[in-house]
Amino acid sequence: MATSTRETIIQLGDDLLRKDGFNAFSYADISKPLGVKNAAVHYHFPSKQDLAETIALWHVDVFDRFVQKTASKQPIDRLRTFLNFYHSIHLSGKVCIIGAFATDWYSLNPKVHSKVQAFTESVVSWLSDLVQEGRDLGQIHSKHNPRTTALRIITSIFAATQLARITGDDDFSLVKNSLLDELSN
Amino acid sequence: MATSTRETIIQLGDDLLRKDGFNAFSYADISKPLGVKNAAVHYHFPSKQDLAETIALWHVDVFDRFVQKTASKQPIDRLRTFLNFYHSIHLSGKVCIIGAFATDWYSLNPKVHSKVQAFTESVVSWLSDLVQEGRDLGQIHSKHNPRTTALRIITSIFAATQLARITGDDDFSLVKNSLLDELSN
DNA sequence: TTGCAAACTTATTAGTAAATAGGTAAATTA
DNA sequence: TAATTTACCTATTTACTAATAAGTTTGCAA
Repeated sequence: MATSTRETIIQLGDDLLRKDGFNAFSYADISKPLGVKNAAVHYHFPSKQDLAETIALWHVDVFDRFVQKTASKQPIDRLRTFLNFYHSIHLSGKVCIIGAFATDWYSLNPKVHSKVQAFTESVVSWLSDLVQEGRDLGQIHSKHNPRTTALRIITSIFAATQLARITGDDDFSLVKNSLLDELSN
Repeated sequence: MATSTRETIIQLGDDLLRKDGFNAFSYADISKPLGVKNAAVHYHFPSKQDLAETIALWHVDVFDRFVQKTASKQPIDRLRTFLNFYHSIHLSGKVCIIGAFATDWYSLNPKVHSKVQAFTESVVSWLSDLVQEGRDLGQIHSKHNPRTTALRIITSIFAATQLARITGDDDFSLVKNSLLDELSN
């Protein structure tokens, strides 16, 4: 279970990116808690863009594992697990990685963009399939086409992690519960 | 119609804040296009936090005017106008100010926080009233309580301005149209 | 045992950041 | 007309930024 320096950098970078934003943290914010020098971080990730790119790829991996782990669940339970995952993001003081990357979009280079796009598309596509499947099984209710419903779910829940910073925890729960309430049959 | 330096700074600051983020722009990004020196911006806004605070207050004013201008419209038409306003935000390459402030939340001081909180609460409250009124008049359909519906509208549409940067314009329209479709009776 | 690559450290560079002190010219007010 | 305020500019400070070059230690492989 020994975590490598490289892995720790990625996780610290991800935390900082989602708590403070890409331009709000420096290599020093990573090297200090890690107990290494600034240059050590540059050894693993020569540029900050390289780090951002790796963080995006790391999220692809994490999401892939999430998909596999929940594959055997019923659609409505997969949705519940997905929303609970966002609840834990909110409780940890972070925001969804998609929103974090989106608001810092013009600070990131094309290589990062394409990784973020691939990740986002895989999430939306997974949600679309979930909606389609859930509707076929009579578990999920939705007027719109699956992608639209998927977009409505992801936008509501990821914006909720942002909005709740301003208006408080209760509003996150209101959004989360209303999504489940509305989509459940 | 002569726009003062101070007003131009606020508008440039707002553009930069919503395009690039609070930590991605500098006083030079404002002073250069304005044709003044860096210190001139500091004259009007001694610190960057002061500028952020004024931008938040400026949005309160803009929204107040929006509320007054649309007060005589039917609830469903007010909603349509509100969503069209977000469409223009999206088309101009910016994101909603609420999301911009939220993702940069920990870079901002308590004075900015309270202004942003007041602004956000006024928007949510205006939307809640709109939903309530629209439901009473049979124009708007919604299962949830008015605040929850308001939260679902605002989260979906402001996240759409962010998500569409990643996945493209079409997804913004899908979210916008589905909101109108779903809420209209 | 030598060679080499991985994983660092030390030291430095060039650039940019916000912020301030002090000065000036023009407009406003007493 | 004298005093003051507004709206700047010049110049500088302090601090931090990402990034790199060059040297060191450690462990593994031939």
